[in-house]
Amino acid sequence: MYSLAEENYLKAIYHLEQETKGEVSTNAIAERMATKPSSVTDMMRKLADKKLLSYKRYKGVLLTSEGRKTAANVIRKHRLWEVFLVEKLDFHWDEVHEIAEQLEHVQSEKLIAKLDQFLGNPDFDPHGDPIPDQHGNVKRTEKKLLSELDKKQRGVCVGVKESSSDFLQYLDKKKITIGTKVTVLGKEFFDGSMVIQVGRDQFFISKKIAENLYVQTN
Amino acid sequence: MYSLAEENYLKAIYHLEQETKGEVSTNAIAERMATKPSSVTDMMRKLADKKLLSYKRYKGVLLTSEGRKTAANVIRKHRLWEVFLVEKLDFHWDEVHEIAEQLEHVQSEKLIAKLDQFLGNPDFDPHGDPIPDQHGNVKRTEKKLLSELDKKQRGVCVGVKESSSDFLQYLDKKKITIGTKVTVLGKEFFDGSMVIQVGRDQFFISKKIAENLYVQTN
DNA sequence: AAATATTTTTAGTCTTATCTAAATATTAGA
DNA sequence: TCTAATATTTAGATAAGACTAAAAATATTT
Ligand SMILES: [Mn+2]
Ligand SMILES: [Mn+2]
Ligand SMILES: [Mn+2]
Ligand SMILES: [Mn+2]
Repeated sequence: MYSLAEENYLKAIYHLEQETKGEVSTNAIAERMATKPSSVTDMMRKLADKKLLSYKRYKGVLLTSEGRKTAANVIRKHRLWEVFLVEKLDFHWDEVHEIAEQLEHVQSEKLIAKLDQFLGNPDFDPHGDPIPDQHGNVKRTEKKLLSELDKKQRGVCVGVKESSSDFLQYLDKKKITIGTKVTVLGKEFFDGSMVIQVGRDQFFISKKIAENLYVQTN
Repeated sequence: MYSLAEENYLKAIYHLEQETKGEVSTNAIAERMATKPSSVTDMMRKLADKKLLSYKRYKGVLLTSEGRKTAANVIRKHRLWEVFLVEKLDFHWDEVHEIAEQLEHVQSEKLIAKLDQFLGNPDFDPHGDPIPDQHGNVKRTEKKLLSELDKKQRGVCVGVKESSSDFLQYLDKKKITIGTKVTVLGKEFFDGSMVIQVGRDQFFISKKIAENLYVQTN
C-alpha cells in the first residue's frame, strides 16, 4: 500500500502531533527522522497529494484521518511485534525496538489479526505503550511521570517515556519493570532528585530518571 | 547488509543453479524475477563487484561461496517464517509464501536463532522443503516425483514441487498432505496419468499432479 | 520598522533499481 | 560457412528518496 519511507514519515508525524498538539513543522520532522528539511518538504508534497495529510507551504502539516489511521496501524504492528519478541521469543525489552522497526512494515492484515490473537490481544507493549486497535483507536490511560509525585506518594510503574537501551538496563539493575510498586520517600526541590522505595530497597534517583518513568496512582 | 533486491536476485540464482546444475543465464534470471534481461545484467555487475558471484559477459553467472551462503540464509529465514505462520499462527500452507517473502528480509541474526529455537529447530518447511542450517548447509534427502513410481509402488508424500495456491488446495481436497501414504494402482503410459490410493479413497490424477508431488519410497 | 536570524522551500545532483530501444555476441540452420 | 534467430549487453530515460547550496518566507531583535 504505502512505501516504507512513507510509513515512517507518517509514524513520526503522528507522534510529533501528539507532542506538539498542533501543526508539525518541517524541521521537527527532519530532526525526528534524522534527515534534511529539504527531503521532508518533498515528502510532505507527496503525502499531501495522497491525502494523508494537509500541507500549506511554511505552515507545517496535520494528518488527515486517513493518515492518522495509517500511522496508528503501523504503530499497532510495531507494538504487537514487540510483544511477540518479548513474550514468545524471550527477548529482553531493551533489544526489541530495532527489530520491530523492520517487522512493522510487513503487509498483511490477516497476519496482524492472527498475531494479535496468538498474543492474547494485548493492550500494551513491553514498554507500557498502548496498542491501537484495528481502527486506530488508542485507549488512553491515566498516568503521570514519577517526577510529578510528592513525598509519601505511591505509584505503580506502567511505562517508560524513553526506551533507550541504557535507560532500560538501568531499570533492570534497580529491579524496576512494568507493574513494579514505587514509593517516594524523599524529594529534593533543588534538583528534582528523589529517594524511592522499590520492594525492600531504598535508593536515590536523579530527576532525569523520574521524568522518564510513568506511574499510575489510584 | 544486502538490499532487498540483491537478496532476491541471490535467492533466484541459488534456485536456478540447482535446477540447471551449472551457469545461470541472464534470461533465466530475468524470467524468474519477472524483470528484464537488461536489468539483470546491471545487477550481475553489481553482485560480481561485491564478490557474491562470478560473471563473465555472455557466459552466465555462478554464485561464490559467500553468495551461496547469503542466499541459503535468506531461504532459511523464508522457510522458518513459513513454519511459524503455519504452526503457531494457524495459517494454511497455501497462504504463507507471500508473507514469508516479506519476512525473509528482516535483518537480525538473533531473531532467527530465537525463532528457530521457538519452533523446535524444524528441518522442513510446511511444503516439505529443507531448512538450511546457520552455515547454509542443506541436508538433502532421497525423494522422487510421484510420476517416477510404477504400478503397485508405494510412497510417502514428503513435499511439493510447485506450491501454488491452486495446487495446494487441490491436494487438500484429495486429503493429501506431507506424510500421507500414496499407492499407485494404475499408470497410463500414453499420458502419464495415474490411479492412486490415498487412505481408503481411490482416484485418478493427471501427469501434471504426479510431477509436482515428491514422495519417499523406503 | 529595519535588520538579523531562523525556517522552509527551490533548484539541481546523486544512487538504486527499473525500463525501452538499439547494438553486439552467440548459437543454430541451411 | 554464411545467414538467421536468439541471447545478452549497452545507451539513455525514469521514479523514489535522499543530499547540498542558494533563494525566499517568516520570526525575532534592536
Ligand atoms: Mn519500539
Ligand atoms: Mn515499545
Ligand atoms: Mn515459500
Ligand atoms: Mn515453502
